[in-house]
Amino acid sequence: MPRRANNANPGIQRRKPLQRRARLTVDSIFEATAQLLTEVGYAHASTNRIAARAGVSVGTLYQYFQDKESIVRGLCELHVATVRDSVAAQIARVDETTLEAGTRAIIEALLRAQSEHRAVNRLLQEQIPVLIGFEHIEQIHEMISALVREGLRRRAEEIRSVDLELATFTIVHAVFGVSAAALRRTKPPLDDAALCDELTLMVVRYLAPHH
Amino acid sequence: MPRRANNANPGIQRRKPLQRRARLTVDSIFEATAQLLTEVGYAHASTNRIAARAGVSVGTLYQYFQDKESIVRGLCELHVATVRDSVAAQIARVDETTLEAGTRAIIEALLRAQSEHRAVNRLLQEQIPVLIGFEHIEQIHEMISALVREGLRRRAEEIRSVDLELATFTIVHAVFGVSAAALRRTKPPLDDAALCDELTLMVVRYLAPHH
DNA sequence: TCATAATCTGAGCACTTACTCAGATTCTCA
DNA sequence: TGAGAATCTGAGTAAGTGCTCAGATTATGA
Repeated sequence: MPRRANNANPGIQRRKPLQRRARLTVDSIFEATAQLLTEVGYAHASTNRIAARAGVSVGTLYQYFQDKESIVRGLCELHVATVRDSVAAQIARVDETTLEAGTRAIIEALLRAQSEHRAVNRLLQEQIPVLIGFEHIEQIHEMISALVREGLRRRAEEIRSVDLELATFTIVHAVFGVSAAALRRTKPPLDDAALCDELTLMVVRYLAPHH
Repeated sequence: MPRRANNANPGIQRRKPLQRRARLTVDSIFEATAQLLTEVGYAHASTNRIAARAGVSVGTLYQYFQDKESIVRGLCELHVATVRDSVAAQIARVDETTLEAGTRAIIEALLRAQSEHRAVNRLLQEQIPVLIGFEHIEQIHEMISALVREGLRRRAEEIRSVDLELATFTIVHAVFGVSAAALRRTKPPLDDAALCDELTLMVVRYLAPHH
């Protein structure tokens, strides 16, 4: 993994794509990167190969990206943002009349966002941790946690008394854990609707007051 | 990432450590690998560096391992086995008098095994997916799933009627999701005992019969 | 004791990779 | 239309990597 002047001179700012031609180039680089990452993994996805697959020359690639890692980082950021926005948009359209409806809405939005971009999501679930750490994914966790925390606070009287932080953590990561596992499952696939029902039930019951 | 004769001749079987000296060598290689993976990541953990850190020569390293990847694979297998056995042993000692007791026992075992080897577990949670796929971790999932599935079947009359496969999946990955998230959490750490209580409550309520 | 097996050494090779740069091509807009 | 800006090209290079091999060192057991 040879580095050179680039490392010695890290401040150098790369070109921003202005014309449509350039934006297409950047898109195709991302596309090629995603493909190669799934096909051969990070180590074997060399910049030359990425450029070739994208149908551009290496030089072009390095006009838009500092180095190999920043290509992948860019891809991750792009996709995390997509999922984040998609979930946020879907949730915004729901009026949460009951606890169950609100819970279901969030879970549904999450599952849908996951399976809409199944391939890339799967890829990133594998690659993100090593390449750029968990921070980016945790953006999404954090966004949903805020939502859940607020919901719990607002409905404090409908539910059992809980440690807000602990309950939020448990709920969010239980749901994410199941949804992520569903994503990487290879065996007979699970029905998203059924999964949504189970998760909703689980959360609602978890929060139900003692009887 | 240059390969040579090794690739052309993949059948070559490496030496097995027989004397104590050799076993120590292998141990120190694993130890060095774990250290470097956390410090600099897979890409920058070169075999030369691993050997140097382990205090042995590269040649020695290649007497026990086919190639770089198999070092990491070895490390993973070793650790997955450790956790698996640790969980299995703890569970074996528990007699599950009630559903709740059984549930708590499994969750407790899992959380304990996680935090006993916090550093390595964290490391592997990051590195395993890319390096060797999820299969190894899923060994553990599968083991616990079998346990849970059997438990559900045996106690079918105490709980609501469920799709066995779906319920098992939901329970196992909800719990694993939370426990994995706890492992990588950097902010104020969560109390394992409290987490165990929450998860147990969640699972038990999820399974409770309708009322 | 000493032959044989196990283990270790590390300079060095073959190969790949990330990245650059000088110049060609295409676009923009006055 | 044409000058300057944006974009693209791709052979070339330094550096690092995985891995080998011929031989030195240490352990074993008869």
